Amino acid sequence: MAGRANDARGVAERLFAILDAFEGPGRRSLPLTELARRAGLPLSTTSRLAARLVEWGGLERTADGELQVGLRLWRLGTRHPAPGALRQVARPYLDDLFELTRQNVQIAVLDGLAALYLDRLTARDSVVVLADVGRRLPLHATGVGLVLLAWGGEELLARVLEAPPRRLLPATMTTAEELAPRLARIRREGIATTRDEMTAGAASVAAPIRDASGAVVAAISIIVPSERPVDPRYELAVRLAASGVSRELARHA
Amino acid sequence: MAGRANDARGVAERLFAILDAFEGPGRRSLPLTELARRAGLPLSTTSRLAARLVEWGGLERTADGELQVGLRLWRLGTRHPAPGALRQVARPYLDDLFELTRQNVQIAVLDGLAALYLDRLTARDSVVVLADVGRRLPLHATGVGLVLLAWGGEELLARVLEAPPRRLLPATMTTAEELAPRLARIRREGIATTRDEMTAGAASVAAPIRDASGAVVAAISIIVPSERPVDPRYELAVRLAASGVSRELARHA
DNA sequence: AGCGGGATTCCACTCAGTGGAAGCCAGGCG
DNA sequence: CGCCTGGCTTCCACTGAGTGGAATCCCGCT
Repeated sequence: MAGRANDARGVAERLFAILDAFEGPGRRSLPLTELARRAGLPLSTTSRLAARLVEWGGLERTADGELQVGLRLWRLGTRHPAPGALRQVARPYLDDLFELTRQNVQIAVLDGLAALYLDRLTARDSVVVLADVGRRLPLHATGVGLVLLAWGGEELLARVLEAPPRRLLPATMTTAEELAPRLARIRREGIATTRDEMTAGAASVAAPIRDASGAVVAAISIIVPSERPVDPRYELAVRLAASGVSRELARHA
Repeated sequence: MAGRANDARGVAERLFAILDAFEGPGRRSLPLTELARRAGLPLSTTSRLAARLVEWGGLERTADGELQVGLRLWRLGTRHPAPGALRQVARPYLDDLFELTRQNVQIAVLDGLAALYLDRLTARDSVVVLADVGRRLPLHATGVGLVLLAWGGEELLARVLEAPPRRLLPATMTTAEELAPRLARIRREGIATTRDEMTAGAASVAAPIRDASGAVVAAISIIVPSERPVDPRYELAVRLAASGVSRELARHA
């Protein structure tokens, strides 16, 4: 190619920057100018590359001319083995947990240095939380994140610590001194609880999901208001749901 | 770029060809050589571009070194508004339909000239069908496809006919003379039924899902063995489920 | 009819990308 | 234990695909 590339080197990286712009919070569709701004690319370049993406199907034009993620990307996403399989197996257990407690329940996997939410049942009259399907939240401040971190190995913890972890709320743990014993306890007890660490007013109870080999591959959690003490039965319920999914996974394999 | 490009013109198109290779049937992970073959690209080019995709997260390396779709693409896919929203709204109705009939139930939307399956509940002891989440099947040979085609407008039918539609089984309809009156009847009756048109031994009953404005945005169907006559109550059940989802969509909007 | 903001297209310049070949690595076999 | 064989990565000199500022187009709104 040519040109006076200032930051994004090649066409590939520019395409990735354009796609990444749609991962940002809020807006699912963007006008070209906003897209170029978010991707950090000149308008003409963005226009040309976006047109190619639209032709391929990776992006779509909405009725009002804005751009959004295309069905082709959704289709490609379904080809990843983990989310589909885990969702399918876990769904009945999440349903039961939801019916029983009428609180937010969710399942997440490790994605780099974050917890990626694969599925979620939203309680209308419970706390409003940040977790959402397809979203990532930090490992050190969420129930599912702490579970994944606890069984993620030394190296993962080291990488998280050098990120470094942000103190999102006063109760958020950010140091090795705080986290190491807590993770050891989570491994020992097989359950993690949080309170006002990611979202003010929210507490959570989370347990690990294991595959046939016993490796932790996901985590399941329930999020409840933190103003009252957490119903002691929730811990058992989450444990049971996680065990059920694990057993099902072992059977399928 | 440079070089002696034989078919795929630019970097963008080559990246798309690489990603498209993962949409093929069967294998979810591919070794590089197979990937290059499917994408129709030289090995060295495929190696370089795949490495960039891996670095970005669009592709991942499996434990045995093969390549598969990455979580980043799954995450991007969740940013498309339709599948997530429709799935969430439709899920309870699909569940009910499944509990009641113990047959395969599914929801699909129009994707180009095909029906794209968004969600699906699989009956273990019913017929084995081709429909699967993230997969596309022809409009003219499936229940959901015929529904989407019936309300897809003149132009869609014209484009389907000039594809042209393949006669997959003896009972598959492929001509305008056959399809036009059938689609008119589907519009009149609000329901489509098929028998041995896509998969031998499978019959289906499908109904349209409408949004707040009354436009058909999806279709719901049940697939049953075709050896026996279809239980007459299924038609009503599918209609009711579709109406339920439509009403829910109207409320949300 | 004229304005303003956003999207597309133009065009001469140039470097990112090319692909055959060489190099590398691991595993199987005699 | 050394030698293939097959799959993947890296090298390198060449070149046309891609660049981006500016001009143009296309709306909707006065």
